[in-house]
This record gives sequence, structure tokens and C-alpha cells, in this order.
Amino acid sequence: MARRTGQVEHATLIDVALEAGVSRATAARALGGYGSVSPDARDRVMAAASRLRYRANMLARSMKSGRSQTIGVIIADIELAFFAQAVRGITDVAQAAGFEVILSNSDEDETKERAALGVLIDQRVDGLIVAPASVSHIEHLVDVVNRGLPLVLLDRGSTSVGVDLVVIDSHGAAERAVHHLVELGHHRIAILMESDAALDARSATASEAALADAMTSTLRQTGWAAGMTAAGLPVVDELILRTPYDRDSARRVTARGLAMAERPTALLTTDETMTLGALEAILDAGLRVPEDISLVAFDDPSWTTLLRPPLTVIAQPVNELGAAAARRLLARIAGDERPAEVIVLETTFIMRGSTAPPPSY
Amino acid sequence: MARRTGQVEHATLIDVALEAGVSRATAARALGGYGSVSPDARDRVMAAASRLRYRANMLARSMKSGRSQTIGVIIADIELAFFAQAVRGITDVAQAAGFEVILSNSDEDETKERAALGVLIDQRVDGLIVAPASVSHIEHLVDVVNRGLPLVLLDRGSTSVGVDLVVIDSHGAAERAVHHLVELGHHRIAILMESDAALDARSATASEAALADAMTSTLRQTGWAAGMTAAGLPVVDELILRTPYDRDSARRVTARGLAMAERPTALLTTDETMTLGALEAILDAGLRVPEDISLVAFDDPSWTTLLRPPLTVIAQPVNELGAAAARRLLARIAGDERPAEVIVLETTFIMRGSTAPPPSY
DNA sequence: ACCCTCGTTGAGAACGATCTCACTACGCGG
DNA sequence: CCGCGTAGTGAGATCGTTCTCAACGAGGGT
Repeated sequence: MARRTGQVEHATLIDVALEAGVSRATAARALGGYGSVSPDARDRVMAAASRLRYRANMLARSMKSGRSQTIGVIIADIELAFFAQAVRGITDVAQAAGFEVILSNSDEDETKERAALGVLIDQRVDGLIVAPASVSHIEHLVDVVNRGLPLVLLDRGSTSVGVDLVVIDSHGAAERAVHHLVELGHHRIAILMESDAALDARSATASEAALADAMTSTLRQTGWAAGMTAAGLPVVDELILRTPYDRDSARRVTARGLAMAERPTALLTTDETMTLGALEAILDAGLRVPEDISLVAFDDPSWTTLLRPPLTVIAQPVNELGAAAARRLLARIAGDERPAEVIVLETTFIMRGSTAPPPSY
Repeated sequence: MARRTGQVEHATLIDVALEAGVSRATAARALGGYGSVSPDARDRVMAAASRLRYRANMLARSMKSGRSQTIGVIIADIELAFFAQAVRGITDVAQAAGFEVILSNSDEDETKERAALGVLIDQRVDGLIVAPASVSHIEHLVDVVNRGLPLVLLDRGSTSVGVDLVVIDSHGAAERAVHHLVELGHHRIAILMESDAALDARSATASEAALADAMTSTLRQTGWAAGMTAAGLPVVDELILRTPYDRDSARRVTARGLAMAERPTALLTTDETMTLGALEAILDAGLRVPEDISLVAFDDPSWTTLLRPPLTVIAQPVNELGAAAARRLLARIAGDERPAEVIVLETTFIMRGSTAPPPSY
């Protein structure tokens, strides 16, 4: 009724107690279902509560208990299908366990990530799931750990943070994709990936040791390199198409790649955005898939089966990725003290129509 | 350090005050930047705060102030590109104003929506943005309003809730699409839509009065009907393809529609999922777009330009939809008391290659 | 020299729920 | 008839912050 400047009044426990003619403690016991309350008092309290449309104030409860029943999630951008799916996996698991999810987008920007982290700590989230923007600048993540706040890294990150890491087997998947293409007879297999995390071709094979300590795209590159090497093919820098992370840049870089003297006969794209750009460039160049060039794409968004030919893809269990991260985080919040683990989920290689033997020229 | 059962200890204001050798009040003043504090005391407090890695407890602040600086958002499913974009628009506006966003998925299920609403009220959000699952069962929404809690409805809903409603001009857009097709010479223009909200053909034209009081898909149907009528074409029930809301059902229903005696020469699909299913059915039937059938799709997801032909679409300002809803909600939270409005955003008709004159048979 | 003002400070009361503790009846065995 | 256990209850402290209020000292004006 008397609502000014957006102030909302909610009925409090005291209101209910007064209405029911009992003390706060009794009302709390009746509503909370603990201690002992006479049937009569309980009925009066319940009636009063529903009459006043009473709803417990979680803020007050949280303050007393020290737990907010809330987890923070920081991802790059909810508009990307990958993160949307992961977030859905997270919220489903979290809400089933009585936790709410506060969402923040970092746009892969460390400064935004740091700021979001601060705000979420202020909100006293009980734990955090973060898809970090960087694997090297991680002091703010370590700081979270030092506070004793449970943290799980999603999709990428470094084991040096000392927390659980839930990832997809990008390295193995890329290697398998290359293997598939090699078996079809391909020799010149290019990979299209975002440039920030790109290693150069020389170090690509060398860094296999640090598998978990890398961004996803880097792992896809090392997996590709491992596949090439395993097949006795040279890992040449020319075949690594590096692009800023947006569709139009991906298109331009692919166009340049397709124009090179000895054109690649197959292309591996590292995620949906890259695939979109690559496909656009291939179409622009008037090339046919798979007759002129074979394509294997990471991720399996809804539209891949609508193209003619439908795309051969590496499908990732993205929902499960989020769910697994949430489950682990909830376990940590509940007090699970086992050593930090790297949880690796497997991909599914789905062969459709975009791969075929290379053109014989 | 002493972290048991997930309990996290954060430094409190008292810790800082003790460390700095001042009272709580002085520490609060220094940190809060209000009242007057001697430069010396301020320095000591600041130093102590950063030494202890102090961060204010928003829960406590919220309890005192009665505002949580948090808004709740209930949508059908974050995995749908439409909602992901809207949520992005919401979070950007909210966070810029210092508000965090708690996300809930209803899966278009009223029961889940009601439950989510309850939880968010318990969390004492300062306001709510809801894309309601139903336009008729709205008591729980009215209840929110009665509590004095600011509410904005997104994408659909009823004006009878008495709150702001931010929607896209679905009716006008559908009508314009039909007009475009009629100009090309089409007479048999079908519409593919989810069945829950479907009116039958007779009432479709009659209910124009209640434009705002309807689900989006219903508005698209009435818009389609208005367009047909304006062109002097009969509004026959046969042309309304009703399907449960999933891609595979949409495919089957479209397939049945394409098999009817006098096949429609054009099809209007009401959102991305419907488009995906329709396209699949058209491809399965071996029909060519636009030679055999023209297609106009609502929504312009990333892949529409990759198809050959690229799709003619009705693009919606989805990000802006969310942003507008958030801006209005923040205004309400700040105390804006103007009467509830319906905010209608305009669509953009993008003509690409999927529409052409009908086959002459 | 006295009073008043102003900057600075701390004590204490909220906010709403939870939980411990103590107190009242009551019933029952000894 | 007394003592003891127990169901039922309420008073009060607590969580961490904000904010009001009173007090204290120093300095300036008369």
C-alpha cells in the first residue's frame, strides 16, 4: 500500500507472531518445523502466516547462517550457445539443490572478470564457477581460493589455481578429427582458431606436457598438431589460421587461407563462431563441401544438419559440462575436501556429409 | 585457513576497526565515505581493510537498507537464443546500474514459474522481469504486484496484471510479412506456430481488440490473419499449422502441411525452433526454396545467411527488448510511479533469398 | 574568560531470523 | 506428597552493517 521510492514492505516474523498471539520464537519454530510447538499454536501461526502472505527473508537467514544458498557464475557471454547450455546445466543442478545462480558476463575481459568476482564475493555467494578469460592472469582467482571460497573452473583454466577444473577433451577430440581426415587421404589439414591463445607451430608439439594448463583453443591446436605428427605430416605454421574472435574476422582469415598457393584440402574449426565465419568464406569462394574442401567443426549447434551437406562435427556434452561443474561445486560447499581434480568429459565424433577424400589434382 | 564444512570466514567491519584501533562507526564512515573522519583515522582504516582483504557484506547491508541490489529474471529457457539475447540485454543494463541478476528457467511451466517466483521473493529481489508461461493463469504475478514489488513482463503477457509490458510488434510484423508475400503473388500462405496458444481461424480475426493481452505466437497468428484479410484472401484453418513446441514436432507438422492437396506456396514460421523444423521438412520433401515454396522466418539467428538461399527474415531487437525491460524495471525500483505502459519495439524485415513469386501451376 | 560551533568520535539501536537458555506447567514414579 | 523429566514457551543474544545521537575537545567570536 504505502509504497514510496520503491520500498517494498514484507511481513516479518514479528508480524506473524503478533497476529498469532505468540512469541517470535514460537512462530519461528512453527514455520521452521523444529523444536516443539503445540498443535494449537502451530495452526494459529500457519494461519497468520498465510493471512499476511509471509515469506521468510533469506537475507536475514543468510546473515545468521553465513550461507547465502547462492552461487556465482562468470562466463564470457551468455549469448554464445556454448555458455547458454553450460549455464542451463549449472542452474538445473544448483536449483535442484536449493541454490540460486547469479550470472555475470566477462566478455573474455580480465578486468570485467575481476570486477564481477569482487561483486559476487560482496554478495557472499557460497561458491563460484568461472570460465576464466585468461590462464596466466589468475591472481584474482587464487585470491578467491585463499579466502576459502569454493571455486570450480569451467571449460578452461590452469591447474595452478589449485581447484577443480571441468573441461572437455579438446586435445583428444582434435587429434581424432585429424586422424579421420588423414584416413580419408588428406595431407593439408588447416585449423581455424582464435589468435589470443595461439602458440606458434614450433612450440605446439612441445607443450603437450601442460595439457590442462591451457585455453581450450590452444588444446585444440596441440591436438591437431599431435594428429598431424602421428600421421607423419609436417606441422607447418601456414596451416594454422589465426583470427580475432569474431565471425567476420574468421571469414576474412579463412578467405586468405583458401587463397594460399597450395590450398588446404580440409579444415578444422574450433567453435561455432569460427565455423560460421569459415563457412561464409568457403561459400564466398565458390568452393563445394566436401568435394573441394572437407570440414570438421567443433560444437554441434542446431543448424548443422540443415546445411547441404550436413556438417561432420565434434559434439561436446556442454550441458553436462555445466552440470558436472555445479555438482562438484556443491560438493565442495558441503565440505568435500578431496584434492582438486581435473574432470575431463569426452566428445562425440558425428560423421555427416562434410568430409570426403580430397580432390585429386 | 580453518575451513570446515564449507564455512568461509570473511573479515568483518569489527575486525577492521580493531585492526585500525578505531570504533566500528568510524571504520564504517571511512569505508563508506560519509560523515567526517580525520585523515589519520581514514588512512589507518583503509590500510587495515586492505591488509585483511575486507569486503563489505552486502547481505548485512541489504538487511539494513531493505534493498538487495538484485533483480530476478524468469524466462522459459536460457538455451534458446532469443532468451539468451534478452538476458544479456538485461544483465548489461542492470549491472551498469549496480544490480545483480538472478536467473531462473521456467520451461514454460506455470508450476516452475510459480516456484521460481517464490524463491526470488524469498531472496528479496528488488524487482522482477518475467516472460510468463501463460497469459491466463496470472494470480501469482498479481500477487507480486500486490506486495508492491516492481514487475515488468517480457515478450508476452497480459495488461490485466497492471504492470509494464515490453514486447515486439509481432502482429504488425506478421501482417507485413504476409503483405510482402501477397505482393509476390502468393495466395496460399501458411503459418507454422506452437499449438498451446493457437486460436482457431474463426476467432483469429475477431480478437484483434485484445492485442496486448496475448502470447506472442497468438499475435503472430492474428497478424497473419489480418494480412490475409486485408488482401482479400480467406483465413482458412487448414493454413494454420499447429505443433507442440519442439523442433521434431514442427518438422512432422510441416511435412503434413506440405502434403496437403493444394500445397501452400509460402510459409511463415513463428520462431527459430519452428523454422528449424520447417526447413528440415522442406528439405526432406525435396522441395526447393524459393522456387517451390517461399519462406519467411521470425528471428534472425546467426545461421540464416549461411543457407542457400539465405533466409528472408523478420529480425527482432531482442537485446534491446531485454535492455528496455531492465531500464523500465530500474525506473520502477527507483520510485517511478507513472501508469503501466506497453512498450512495443519494432521489427526489421530483411529480404534475402527465400521468397519469390509462387510457382505457376 | 565564556559560550557556541564544528569536526571527530564511540556507544547503541536497529534490520529479521535463528538458536540457546531458562522458566513454567504438567504428569508420573517413588 | 515430593521430586524429576518433559513438552511448550518466551526472553535475549547474535549475525554485520548502517545510522542516530550524544559527548568531547579545540578553536573562534564577543
